[in-house]
Amino acid sequence: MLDEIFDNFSKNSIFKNKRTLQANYTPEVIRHRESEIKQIASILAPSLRLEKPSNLFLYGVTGTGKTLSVKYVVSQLLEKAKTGGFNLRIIYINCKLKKVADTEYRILAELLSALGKKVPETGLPTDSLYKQFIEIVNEEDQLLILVLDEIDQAVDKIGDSLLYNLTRLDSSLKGSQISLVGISNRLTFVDTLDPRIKSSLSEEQIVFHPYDAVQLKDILTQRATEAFKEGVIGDGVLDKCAAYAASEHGDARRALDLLRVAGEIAEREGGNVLEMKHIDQSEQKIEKDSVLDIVKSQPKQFQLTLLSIIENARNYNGTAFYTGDVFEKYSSFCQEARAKQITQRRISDIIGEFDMLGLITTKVISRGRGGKTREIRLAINKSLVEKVEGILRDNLSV
DNA sequence: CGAGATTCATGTGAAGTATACCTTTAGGCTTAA
DNA sequence: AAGCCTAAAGGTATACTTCACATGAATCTCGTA
Repeated sequence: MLDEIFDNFSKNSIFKNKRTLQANYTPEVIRHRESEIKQIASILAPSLRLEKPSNLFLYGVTGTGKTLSVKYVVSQLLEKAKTGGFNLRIIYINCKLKKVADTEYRILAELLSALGKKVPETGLPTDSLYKQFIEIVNEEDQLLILVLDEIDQAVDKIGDSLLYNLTRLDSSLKGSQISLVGISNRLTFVDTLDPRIKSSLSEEQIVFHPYDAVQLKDILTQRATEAFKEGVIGDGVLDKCAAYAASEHGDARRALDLLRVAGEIAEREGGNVLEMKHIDQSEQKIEKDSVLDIVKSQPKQFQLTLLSIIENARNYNGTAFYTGDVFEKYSSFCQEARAKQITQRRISDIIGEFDMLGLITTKVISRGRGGKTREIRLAINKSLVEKVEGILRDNLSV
């Protein structure tokens, strides 16, 4: 019985090579980023003579090819370094991943494990991680390029001590040198930094502008011809994808995701043509999945808080509500679920974190004599909210 | 009527606590010379 | 005497609590026109 399914599946696939649509895929030719790539390359090029390249900072909203461009240049560099016998090392870290790299300690731990050194996830003093890091780097003379993706998020959360320490690391290194490549979504990011860090970090800057619809279409076409078999893409599908993404400030990653998921949906339906309707379905599915992933990965107290927010959002039906309301609801949920109750102080912080995650929007307002508080609104659409609520209730048995 | 004081409900910062985990160290036991 | 194991001691990060002060506009108070 299953044989049939499997056979059908492999035979009728509309994909030729799905990998080319995945986020971490680096195509051989990167379109519409030639000048940026050249700039990055020329800035990092001194590393091939084992000279320290300037620290570099890249800006641009999500999906404008920052990460891709850097990775591309880096892989080329490594190749050159290998044939030339240089001792060049490049480490890429995404600072955004919750539970992996959202504190100074954890980012350092990540850094060390990239260098092949396992460190415990708690218990060690942070300086000792710096010490270990310096030790490893000093083992042999080398040039280290550190790519920190999404550092704006990290700095928002943990302050700039990490960057400060990293920029000052040079002095304790003997034969080796470190260059930093920071990647940020927010253009205003460096302005929030301590001036000392700012000057040393942003020796060079490159801004990535969003793709326009035509460029997006071009990119999609390029990838799609690699990814799909011939003739499976219906009329106007790529245009629609591009248009969608262009309206989302030119986010190419989103466009590619859209196309890939649409392909998967079409395939599962057993059809052999990718049609417009699949794009619509895909759009919903992507949003749903990403929100659900975030929600599921939250710790218990966060989930309880979120559930209280949802409950309040229903009661207030669109109008905003306040921290006090959420805490009250939260308290009753805690009793119901027999969970340990957390203080309002902490709930306030948690609400702030949900705001950062984009699940809700908040605004600190003063209600005059009614005091000062956060005005909270859910930022998820209705059908999704029900789904989320279901999961949460299930999970927490409330 | 209007300037200044008061007030409310919570934001926000700093310091403290509990827990889980890590390294170091000292003591005790075993082994081998 | 050397080697190995174990448990206690001393230390840290993290998530949370406690304490204390900061906010800022609506509202109140009271002197003045």
